[in-house]
Amino acid sequence: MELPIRYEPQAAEAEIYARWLGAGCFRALPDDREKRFCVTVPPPNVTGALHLGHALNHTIMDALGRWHRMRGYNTLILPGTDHAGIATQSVVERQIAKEGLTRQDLGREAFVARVWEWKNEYGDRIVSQLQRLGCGYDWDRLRFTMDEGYVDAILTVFERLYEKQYLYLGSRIVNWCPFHRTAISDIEVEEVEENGFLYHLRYPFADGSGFVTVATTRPETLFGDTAVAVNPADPRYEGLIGKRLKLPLTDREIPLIGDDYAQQEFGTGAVKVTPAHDANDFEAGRRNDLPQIVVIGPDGALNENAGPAYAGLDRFEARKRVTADLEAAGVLVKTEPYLKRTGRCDRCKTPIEPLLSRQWFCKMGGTEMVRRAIDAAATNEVQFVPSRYKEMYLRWMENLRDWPISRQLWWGHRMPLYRLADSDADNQASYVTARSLEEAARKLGSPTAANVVQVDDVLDTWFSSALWPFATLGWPQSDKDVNYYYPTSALFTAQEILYLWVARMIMTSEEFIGEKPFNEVYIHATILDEQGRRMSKSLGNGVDPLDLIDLYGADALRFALAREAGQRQDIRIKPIKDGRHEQVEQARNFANKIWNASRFALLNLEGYTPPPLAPQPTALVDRWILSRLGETARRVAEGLATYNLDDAARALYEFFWDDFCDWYIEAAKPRLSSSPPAPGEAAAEARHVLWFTLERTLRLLHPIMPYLTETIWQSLPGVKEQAGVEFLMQAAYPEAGDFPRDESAEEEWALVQEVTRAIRNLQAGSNLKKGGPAYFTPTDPATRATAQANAALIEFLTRFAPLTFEDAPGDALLAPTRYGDVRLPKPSVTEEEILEQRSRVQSDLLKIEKDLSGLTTRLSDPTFAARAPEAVVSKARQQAAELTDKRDKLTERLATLKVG
RNA sequence: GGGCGAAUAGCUCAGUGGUAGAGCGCCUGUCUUACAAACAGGUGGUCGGGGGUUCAAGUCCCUCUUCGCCCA
Repeated sequence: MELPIRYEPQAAEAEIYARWLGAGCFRALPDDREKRFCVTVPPPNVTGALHLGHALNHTIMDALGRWHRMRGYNTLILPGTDHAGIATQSVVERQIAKEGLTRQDLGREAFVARVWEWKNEYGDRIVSQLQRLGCGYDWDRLRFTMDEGYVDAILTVFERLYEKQYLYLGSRIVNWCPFHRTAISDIEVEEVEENGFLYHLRYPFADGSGFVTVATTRPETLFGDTAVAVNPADPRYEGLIGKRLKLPLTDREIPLIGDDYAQQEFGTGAVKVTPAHDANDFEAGRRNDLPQIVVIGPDGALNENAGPAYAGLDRFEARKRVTADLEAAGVLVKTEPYLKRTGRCDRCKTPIEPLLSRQWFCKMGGTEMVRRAIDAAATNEVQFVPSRYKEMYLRWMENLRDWPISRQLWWGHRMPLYRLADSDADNQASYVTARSLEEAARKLGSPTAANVVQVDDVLDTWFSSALWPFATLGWPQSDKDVNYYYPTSALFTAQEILYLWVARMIMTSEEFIGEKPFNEVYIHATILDEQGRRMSKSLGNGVDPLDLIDLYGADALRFALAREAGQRQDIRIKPIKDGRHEQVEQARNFANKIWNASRFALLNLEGYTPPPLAPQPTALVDRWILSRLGETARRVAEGLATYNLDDAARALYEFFWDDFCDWYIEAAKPRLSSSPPAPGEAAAEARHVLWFTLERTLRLLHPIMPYLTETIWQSLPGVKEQAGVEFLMQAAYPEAGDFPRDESAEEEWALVQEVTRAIRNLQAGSNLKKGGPAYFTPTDPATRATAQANAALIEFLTRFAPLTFEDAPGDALLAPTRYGDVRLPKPSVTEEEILEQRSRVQSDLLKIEKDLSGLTTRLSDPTFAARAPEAVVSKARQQAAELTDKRDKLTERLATLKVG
């Protein structure tokens, strides 16, 4: 069999994936199994490309999916994509802009057709990227939030919420993004602190009796001012409330009002009130019955209410112009630097314009669905992992504001609301829900549909995502899959969408299915860059997971991520430097180690037919490795069951590299060797244990490193016959109980390891040539028996022979161990070498003295013996005795190391 | 401002109250017939600072500092 000396993932991955897919390994349908594992995969945007956050998310999901599948669970991992209203619309708008077109040029219908074209061509890019990562999802069920069935779910939900009067029309200040020209919700706004200015402006009294100075960060909004507010308790303005002020640059007059909202400590204590462009001012305006004047339009430019001199100017341009004009008019008293908070659109970073507009809202606070969504978490019916997120969730849920669900976009689910063209658009009574113009006409009592119009707005994308767990399972057309798979097992997601998405899924599921959507929510870590910053396009600090896959293979990336994926809040990933990536390279080295150990096994198992039963070995090292295998299976199961993939990955790494490669394979070599040929029985047992351990370890590793393990497994003899399946991914997952712990094997093997290490240490520290005799004086007969039984093995592992169980003659290097003294004879040669040995022994002694003095102090403290548990005390005593013994022997040895 | 997380070897990180570990890096050897992407050995740490609880604290409590994330 010819296998390359290095693992070449590129060659194997695509082929293996195609075979899994072709064999239908990822399909899942309801059956009679009680054990089920179902995950609805967080839908990436159709505009999206795989980033490291996805890679982590999907590594975890796929690993747990594969694990459950191998354990016999009916496992459905249900993928899909999200239409992503703003993002997708923006992409296509940019595309047509290159043709010199705007969406208005095309018109709604033609524009939406263009978006569909784009989606059909590019929208599944991320799907193939997930497949490269190895994700074993049921792609036949791939869902898109604008699929026919999914749309039905949305319409159904909308109608029912409307009937319940949860949806209402409101004229409110919303977060308006002038770039996208749509309203967005609070949680889609990013608050940042920025350097700005505080402008102090003089508003003169209409009667010429002086002025009031207001401080503002946004002078360009003054055209929308309808009052100036001061605190009624502010002595500076006593008796002035109620007077009229002249609004600069205009011929309007506004009142000076008293309202607690004005803070005395802030600036001059007087604040201009612009109800149509500030949420707080809006509330103040309501309290005081102030008019609302919109002066900035949807495009972010000043409108006709700002007067002919300013209308049409962009708001930031207008700020400069207004400031200059105010200065010229002597209104501007001073300008001071000011750190201000600005809301920016999450997606395009454009400063949000708080804008008074008519929007549709979904009622939150006080509703039954919110109460049930709170209860679900409070009672741990839905479990958050790590549990700290439960508190975050509850705090947010208990302070919910109503959710603005309308968006002024074209791409998305157009709201199923209709009214008569000549009705009052501001009056909710004018509207009905319907699925067609005709149905709407009927409901509106109109004989014809010709005078019926549909609301232009589309629904917030999160409105559709909120239905994900049940809409993807076929609700409302069919209950079959919902009945079988619901509630789903777990949701895997990122912290940033805990509110945006997770909370809303729990609400809608409680409302429409009457049940929680999932048993557990696992919030995985956020991927940060080397310096602990979020990865973002604008910073350019992102690392492309596909580059990492190209460099090192999907398994390496998966392992690298899994080994970091515990209960942490963030994971730092370094950049690729000079075509290398430190963290993934380590994982690749591990993959390569697995590859080469397997090569060794395959070379020794050519033509081998494994016996059908698990091995019952007699050789110490065989018994030991199976005991370790059991311990590893236990650690892996524990890690996977508790979302501690890092523990599982670590357990596998340590077992495979340290136990299996460094000790087991090495120790098995003599029995596998053909020259001199090992006795038939010993060789057979070695082969069996080698085959068995490797085969079971591949199963254990498979969820995290699916490609590599499947590739190797496919060439390992006898595996399909024994497992009764075509693919490793279908084989049964090993349980810890399959390989019970063998205490005596672990103890005895520890002796072999320690003696071996002692000999190696002496050799390495002394430049002694290998091959000479070694001496070991065991402390007791049992130790002697074990050591003698394994003498040949120790000789092989150390390349020192013979190993004799007596004192070394003459001058010898000494390594005291807890099992007895190890000696290597070394004729003292040069003065230099003796000095070297002396300094080595001295430094050993130094460390021993330090440890010993610590132990002695503890042991001499009477309260220690009195209060510490007996096991701890006796362990300390034993350690002290061992160290004393070691110290004495080394001191003695030191005395013999004399120069001259 | 509120909440949360992190601070351990040069770097990335483990570490159930019993006296600190891994990988990489660095140093010394080794082509030991699976693997130099490796093997054998070694160097390297007042566990962010200060208090406290305890026979015993990297680990539990308080406090401060720095960094970050989420929310307002």
